[in-house]
Amino acid sequence: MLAAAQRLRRSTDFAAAVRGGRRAGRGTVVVHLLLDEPAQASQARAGFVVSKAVGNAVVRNKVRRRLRHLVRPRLDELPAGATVVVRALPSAAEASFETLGTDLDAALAAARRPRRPR
RNA sequence: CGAGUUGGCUGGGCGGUCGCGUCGGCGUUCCCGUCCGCGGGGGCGCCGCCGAGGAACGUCCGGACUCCGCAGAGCAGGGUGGUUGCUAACGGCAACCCGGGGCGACCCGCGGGACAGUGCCACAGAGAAAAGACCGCCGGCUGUCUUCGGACCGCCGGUAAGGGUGAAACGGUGGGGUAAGAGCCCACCAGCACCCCGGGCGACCGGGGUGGCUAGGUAAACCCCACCCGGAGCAAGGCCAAGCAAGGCCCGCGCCGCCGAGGUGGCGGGGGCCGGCGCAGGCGUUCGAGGGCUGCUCGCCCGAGCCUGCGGGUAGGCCGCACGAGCAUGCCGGCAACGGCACGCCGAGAUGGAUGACCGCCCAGCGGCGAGAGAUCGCCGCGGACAAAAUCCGGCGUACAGGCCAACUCGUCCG
Repeated sequence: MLAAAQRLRRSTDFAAAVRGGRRAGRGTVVVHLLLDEPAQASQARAGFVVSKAVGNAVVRNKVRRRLRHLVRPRLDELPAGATVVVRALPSAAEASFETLGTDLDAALAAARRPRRPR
């Protein structure tokens, strides 16, 4: 789980990450990663978006809690000041814990890899 | 033992490794204040307590609470509908009444009024409300045929006993009566209206009498009667900070959900309204602009500022916010719902939203294989229903894998 300081608490933070960050999708999740957050942010923070399309309240809670446990160790590997928004897709409701983990790793790696000029 | 009815309880357990939130304690650090004793606030670490449901759900009904409004009257609108109770209140609950179903335990009922008025009653049928002659029955007349008894065609009239249609055809049975028939008359029965007696707080029940012989259904059709109802909602509302930026509320339409109807909610888009600021224009201060009585009218009150257009805001923090129509036990009153008294307990409080994630074992359950006459045993695999607080209570409605308990009914067997 994540402590309060490691979570996104404002809708403006979500908007900044989703609009300004780099996006990468893998099967069950979509990751928005914003690296160049200006100063004063001590450590990396994460937020989650689980819409009603995923399922009812019980299913949404389960998906969000699984994603939090998966994101926690990976947050330390990100640079300070980074902002991550993980959005769950409807298929996340049926996915296993392992599938969610591999999809999250793949999406995070794709988002961190700078886009090469062709 | 089998079949069933009703009510209640429960809603997996244990362990390991990582974690989260509120509160309390200790330590540490930073900021502010200081009468230098310390006080207040924030961060981090450790320890401890507690941490989703019977439906937390849908948000349908009723309240508490908050703000707005509150001289009064009337109208409109909405809701409820057997009776008596219970309750803060209810459209809820209990008991009873009436009607219907079941051998029975018991279950079901949106259960005021159809002689206040209006409307509607599809299809079928001749005719659907104080109706109706299609066939039939009966009488008369003309004509044809005749075995002289009568038969048939047509027209006029009588007739609601019979046939046929329908969910429903204007009481039923028997007798008298008649050309044939008919409550036309009579007896009994059913039903209706009124009166009397008895029982019940009451809905109503039991008995008797009189009357006219008969009255259809539908009120979640309009309507009538009785009773109830100000409006908006915790994003209520209060305080603080920031401050012109993506605000809030209401009403239709479309889609979706619950759904018989009615009603209600969510999302998207459209329209309208509200409050603070700036600019421009206009109106007005006893010759009264404008506003309030949250839909309208009368009437009343306030009143020096107000109206229109354009530009155009704020969802950060704290409080509200958890001791309450509270829960458990016992006793008493009551058929019961429920009430009273005594004693004990404190049981979530998030805000991009905590209450968990992963793994192992066990207990229910299901399936397969093997052993056994069978009860059963062993192994393997699958695998925990429906669904999560958001101001708080009381209900209703809906979803739900299973498991357990009690009372009662019917049937069979034994004593």
